[in-house]
Amino acid sequence: MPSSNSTLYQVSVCCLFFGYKDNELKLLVRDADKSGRYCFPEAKLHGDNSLYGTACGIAGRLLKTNDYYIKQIRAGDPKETENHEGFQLSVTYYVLTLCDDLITEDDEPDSYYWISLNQANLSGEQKMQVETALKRIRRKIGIRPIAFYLLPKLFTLSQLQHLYELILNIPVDKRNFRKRICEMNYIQQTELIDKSSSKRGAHLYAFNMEMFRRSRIVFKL
Amino acid sequence: MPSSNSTLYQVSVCCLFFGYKDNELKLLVRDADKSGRYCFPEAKLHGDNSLYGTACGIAGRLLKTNDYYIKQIRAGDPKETENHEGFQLSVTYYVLTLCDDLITEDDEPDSYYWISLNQANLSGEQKMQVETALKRIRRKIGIRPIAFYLLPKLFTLSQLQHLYELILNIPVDKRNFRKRICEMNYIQQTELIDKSSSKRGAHLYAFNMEMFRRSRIVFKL
DNA sequence: CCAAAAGTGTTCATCCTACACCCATGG
DNA sequence: CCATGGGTGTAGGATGAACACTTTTGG
Repeated sequence: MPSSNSTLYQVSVCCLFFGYKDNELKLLVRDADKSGRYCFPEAKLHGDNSLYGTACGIAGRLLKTNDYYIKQIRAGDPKETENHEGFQLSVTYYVLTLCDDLITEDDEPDSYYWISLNQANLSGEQKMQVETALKRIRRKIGIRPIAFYLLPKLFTLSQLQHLYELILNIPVDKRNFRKRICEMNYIQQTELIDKSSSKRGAHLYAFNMEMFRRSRIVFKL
Repeated sequence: MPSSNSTLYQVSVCCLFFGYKDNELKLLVRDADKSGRYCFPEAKLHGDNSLYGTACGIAGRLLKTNDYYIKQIRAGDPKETENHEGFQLSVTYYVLTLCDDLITEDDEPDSYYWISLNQANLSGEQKMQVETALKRIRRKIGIRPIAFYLLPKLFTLSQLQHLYELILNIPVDKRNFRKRICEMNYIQQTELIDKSSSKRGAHLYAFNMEMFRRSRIVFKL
């Protein structure tokens, strides 16, 4: 039995924001006070606010859209606070959303921005956090329709496929991929054509969440 | 921006111990101080002890064996402490282990005991915690060899099958189940026969962790 | 006219499922 | 001798993987 009164902790909620742009995965950071290190968005937990609510608060303060997917990863191990006067505990979430749509805090000098995941110069611990989040995302993206949070409402199947290839880090067969999509009636082809990435133009598709909820066809990609 | 200094929290680690006996899933509880409610084992987090270490400490104080599987589920939402003087946060783990092998704390009156999961009279919140843990276990039991933590070192294939049926809550085809097991060379038939549950007797099998680690054959049941 | 991305079906192999009967033995 | 759980194989269907060519059009 450990003696002593229990330790009291500051609790912070930390969010790893993932976006997708220019055929790359992006991460939302700001510069740390000192050298070329990054910080992830975080907030202190207050009173009996929920963790989820606190995490959504972070997202709300940074993103213009409130169309994002947010999920707790886990509680991390306690650390001493910077001033060595106590301990803190951090609970990490990941967020999937569109890359643009940042609220520019013109008054705040050290504001957040998107960096591409590959060339991110992260600390060892940050790398681990991101890798853990990516593992979860990889597992889930094949069985739940969460990829659509990373894409605009209208997207081409090539975009969707590239996103899968990027996250899973394996090539995906175009024909099999499209075949599977055709079976899911909640991924709907529109009449609109996107000509920004090819001369011929590609159909734009939309994911219909209401139809997905009602559908008996399981999501699998 | 919320003003005020950040709130300080007591942090406790809570473990849901799952066991398997008499063809039932069991849960480790003790009686709450008051009426017929149960408590789950928990411990306060101290200093910069790790969450995992603290959870293992709980297991070590309760179980004779240190052969168990332990995994964080998530951090729960903060609550006011009972004396209303502050807030606390709880991080939940689940533990898979053998049902017997409890350390009897003869001095402690309110010690822990196994109840069967079905007839457990849990509070709504506890039910949710247990259901969340079971979801994780269900997902994982088919792709990672964690079921063996719930069985003795030597077990019959019928025992293993019943355990799967119990956790997944669906019937399992005996022949297909055994076929899959035969393919996994790290689940080894021994020469020993268990005659406790049939007149003919059933072969006892053992899961070989070292062989599993080296094997290229993926676990899938 | 050609480069570049969009779009489209079939075949084969593999995996999964369903299914029923004999065996060994303690009582 | 019989009730009880232990143990075994096959055939058909479903699923998933591999694969190459035609279309469109802006430049």
